[in-house]
Amino acid sequence: MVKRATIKDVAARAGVSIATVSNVFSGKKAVNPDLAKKVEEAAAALSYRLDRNASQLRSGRVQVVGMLVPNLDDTFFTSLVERVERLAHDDGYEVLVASSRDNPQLEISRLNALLGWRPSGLIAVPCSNAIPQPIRSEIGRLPMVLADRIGEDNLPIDTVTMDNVAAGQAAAELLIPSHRDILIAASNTAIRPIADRIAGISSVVETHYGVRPRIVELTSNINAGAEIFCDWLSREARPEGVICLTNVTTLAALQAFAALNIDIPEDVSLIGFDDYTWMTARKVPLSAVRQPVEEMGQAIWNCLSDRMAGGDVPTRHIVLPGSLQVRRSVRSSTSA
Amino acid sequence: MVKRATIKDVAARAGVSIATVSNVFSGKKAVNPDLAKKVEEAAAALSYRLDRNASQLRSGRVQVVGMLVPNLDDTFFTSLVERVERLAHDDGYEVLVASSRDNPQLEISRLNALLGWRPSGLIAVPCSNAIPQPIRSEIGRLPMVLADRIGEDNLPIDTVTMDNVAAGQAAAELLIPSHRDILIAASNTAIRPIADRIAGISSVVETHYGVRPRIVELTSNINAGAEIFCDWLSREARPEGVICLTNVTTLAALQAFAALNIDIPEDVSLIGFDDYTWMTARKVPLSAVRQPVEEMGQAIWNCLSDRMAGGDVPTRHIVLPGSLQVRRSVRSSTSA
DNA sequence: GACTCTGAGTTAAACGTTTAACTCAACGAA
DNA sequence: TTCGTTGAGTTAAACGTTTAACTCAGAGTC
Repeated sequence: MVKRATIKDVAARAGVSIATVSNVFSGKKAVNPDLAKKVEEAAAALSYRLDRNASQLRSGRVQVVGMLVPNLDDTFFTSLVERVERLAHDDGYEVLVASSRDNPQLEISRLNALLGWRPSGLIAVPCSNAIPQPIRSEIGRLPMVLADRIGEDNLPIDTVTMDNVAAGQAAAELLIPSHRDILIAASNTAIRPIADRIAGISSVVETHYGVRPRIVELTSNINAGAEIFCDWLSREARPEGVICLTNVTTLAALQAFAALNIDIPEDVSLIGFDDYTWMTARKVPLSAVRQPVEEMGQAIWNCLSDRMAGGDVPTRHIVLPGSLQVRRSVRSSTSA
Repeated sequence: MVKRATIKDVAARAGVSIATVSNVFSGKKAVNPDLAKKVEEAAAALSYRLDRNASQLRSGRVQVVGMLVPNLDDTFFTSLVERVERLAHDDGYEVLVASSRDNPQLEISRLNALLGWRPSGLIAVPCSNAIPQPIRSEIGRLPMVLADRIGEDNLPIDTVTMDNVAAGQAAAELLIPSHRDILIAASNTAIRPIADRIAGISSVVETHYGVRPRIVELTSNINAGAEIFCDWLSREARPEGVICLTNVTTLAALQAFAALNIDIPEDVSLIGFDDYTWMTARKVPLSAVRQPVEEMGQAIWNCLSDRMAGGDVPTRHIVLPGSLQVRRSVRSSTSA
């Protein structure tokens, strides 16, 4: 392991002061082109690379934002990371990603680790409805944006979410005309977006039929969910339509239907949440509520960079509409 | 924006020297419990947080590794990131993730950015067969592990890959008994893993039937691929079996088959690469070659931490076997 | 020719930690 | 009593940058 060249080594080799070397790289002050060339040659010869730690420590300017997500296995979150990373990078920022693995305790420690980098901004998708302590204590000190899983309303932090209630209503309204008995397949009914989707569906179903829809909880594990659902289907009356509130529940439901040889949409109609490419690569493409990931990423970055730019921006709570992708997994009203 | 508390502020408030504060947090030297408590209280009161930049700059110890992947939209890479992040974190390391977006030029700039953090190790999945310059120049200076897309053999860097040739052979052998005309649906035949899979399939097909299998290139975009494939199917004789070499090509092929009303496995058999959960959530679950992501992540981390631990470990080239998941998308020999 | 002004370079002081070297009191052993 | 020895604390010097303050030659002005 060879010792790394520092700015001093470069300065010595180029026969200039370290300040000049710094100026060559930062462009803060003009330097004579001949000298600059010498410096660059010296740097190349020593394969010098600026030390971010030293640079950030001294300058105080940190072109870094932290991003916390509940996990990196869910395409929704990774897409969000991808979008934000792209936008951030275009603006000259690095993104530090951390996953809380849906564990509130780990979430706190990951947040503390992120904050130790002294980032200039923080983006977080909390893993529960609660706002974790490290975020609480940074309110007003650090530019922050929360997304997706926001438990409280009227937080003094910018938020970006989908309108889950409306999305649930839209899904329900697609089924209503030709389906009476509607089932909701949920993952964890405790977390806010899921609860909101349920509320949206329920309100529509209730006004039309005067009863609340049935709900089955399929956990966050596909195989476990499929088993639970098979079991449920063997005990309960088969619904006419199912709305699956997450990617995982959709897959669990599909597995169960395949196992029990139940056809979509002939035997039962299905609507999923989140629109994945695999949903359209089937003989019967799946209807789904598409989350506006692209727009959410954009909104998150807009909020954050506005806030990082300083100025007294009032707190914003951005709510984006989902869009219902109507495909063939829902029986049309003619056959009702 | 309030100014952040430093170790000095904590020391002043607790009435001790900054060295003592440092010792309380690092545990390098014992301190009197009473004093320690005072320090902790002071730190809490000031909501002090250690500055990583300063700490790393001074100590030279950097519990950070960089990880470069071709993109964050492909579940294979994000799974790899997820596994590595988990293992790294358990060993007390932070992972810095960067995406090259399959762009060799961006790859270089992202690598330079990563290296500017002076990480203690680097993990990279190159976006092309070429080893990017920044990696080349770190050989022997920085612990590194390359994974998946390795163009050259016998590199003086640790590598972790799947045995793509064997995987291709296994897939071909599953089809051979009952399928004569086999088609390969590839994304980009230039990159090594794909080329190897093709080689594996071709060798088996050739020894059995004396001809090389046909190949169609479907790009890395699902919708474009589906269109190309529809077009291809309208011109060429329909194959008896298709082996799709990536997730994207599998989805493209499925879309095309759905559009043309071609049934699996009645009209054509299909084998995919990478085993995703959606593949089993269908009436006809898909056969696929499963990449050992979990084991690859583990192998990557093992290699890297061995190398970071120092010592003259000889260069290792770890090749892990894929596993063929046989499901119903392949017509059995009885119907041949 | 004396003057300011500018531009390009240097010097040296930070930034917030860690840590080697030091101090000093308390304790035993001889 | 004397003399290490130990343990717990302090002091101050780094780490590799950035940057305010400075120097100094050369150009422009009157």
